[in-house]
Amino acid sequence: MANSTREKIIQLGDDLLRRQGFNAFSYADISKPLQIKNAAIHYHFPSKQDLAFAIAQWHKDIFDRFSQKMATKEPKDRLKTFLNFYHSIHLSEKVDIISAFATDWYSLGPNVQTEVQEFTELVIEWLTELIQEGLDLGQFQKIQNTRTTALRVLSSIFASTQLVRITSDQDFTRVKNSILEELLN
Amino acid sequence: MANSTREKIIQLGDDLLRRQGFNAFSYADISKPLQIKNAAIHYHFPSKQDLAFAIAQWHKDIFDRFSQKMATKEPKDRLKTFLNFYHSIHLSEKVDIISAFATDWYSLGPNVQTEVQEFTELVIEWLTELIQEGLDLGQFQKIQNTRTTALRVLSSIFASTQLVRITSDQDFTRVKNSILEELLN
DNA sequence: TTGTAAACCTACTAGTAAATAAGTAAATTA
DNA sequence: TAATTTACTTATTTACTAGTAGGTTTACAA
Repeated sequence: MANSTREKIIQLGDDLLRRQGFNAFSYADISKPLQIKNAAIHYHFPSKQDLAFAIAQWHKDIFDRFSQKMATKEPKDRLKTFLNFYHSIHLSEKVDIISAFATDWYSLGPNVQTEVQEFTELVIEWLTELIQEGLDLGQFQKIQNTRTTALRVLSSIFASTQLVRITSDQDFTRVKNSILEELLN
Repeated sequence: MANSTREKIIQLGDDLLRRQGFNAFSYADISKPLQIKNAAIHYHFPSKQDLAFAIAQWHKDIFDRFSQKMATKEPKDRLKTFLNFYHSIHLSEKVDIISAFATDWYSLGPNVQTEVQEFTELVIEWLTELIQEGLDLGQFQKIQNTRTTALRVLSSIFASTQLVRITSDQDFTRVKNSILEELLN
């Protein structure tokens, strides 16, 4: 099941979506590497929107498992793991799934948009809780408002995966460290 | 000259690029509203890459004029104007030109990429100087490193124009105010 | 062993993409 | 005024796009 064709299509679709954008890849870009035919993708995902929906859903599942696994760790380490996760995104020349969907927002059907909104809110809430806990435990410095800080952490880090495509690699590390320094005592 | 067909194509192209993405609009989306033929666009811009190049160049020109006009104003006001500029981008349901190009980065030819890199460096340097001046004048609070701060301001604000497509309008104002509060004394 | 459903493939369609060739009207220059 | 250039249009072309109809193989269940 883990390496089923369906799963492979989602993973490669996700890869292409985040590397090139939703409108920049075609079914041929998926079928060729997987050595299947165009119609095989349509069997699993009748329309491209269905594929986008499945990708969004997939990320929700992954994030659910991630946050469960992180639940026992302390805020400081959770934040570091989160930022390292984005570092690996940057290294693989992709962008984060939220910004990938955001730029192609008006190409997405309403049900895909809803799914992406739910995922994004999941991440923001997870970050907000993390920051609140860090404050309560005295691990983080006092900041303005937890959701605002969560938004700024998320914005800064996911924008960096985009920005460093244009500027340089070291700019990513700069921003990453800056986020940590700003929050940590 | 200001309202020449060439100029109109660039402006509408910029609009579509930042609203839908480079691969999401076609020459028909430009030719129909302007009531010209497909081939008329190809006359001015033989390939879509040439149009992308012209759009990037156009933004460099605009930013040059903008920074010249701002040169006499004090850092605090320059920052506010900059953030308000992004607010208007957000309100017009577009994203900033840097993030628009960044997401479609691998669809761009090398000469377009170079042009975008030059423009981005222009903005970062302008922001870096602004922050340094603000520090010298005692208008801004002490921060880590001027370029890093510039990167974080730029990242936060341009990511917000994307993020609020997914979440809510008020999240943009939150981030905008947070940037100001962080820097200002 | 037969029936059935899942997971494909073959072959195709209709539509759209960027791009081009050749022609034209109007303005500009020699 | 003749020649040339600018700014287009008309009419195609080539290549690809998502999507579909119908056939085939394989596995598993009755």
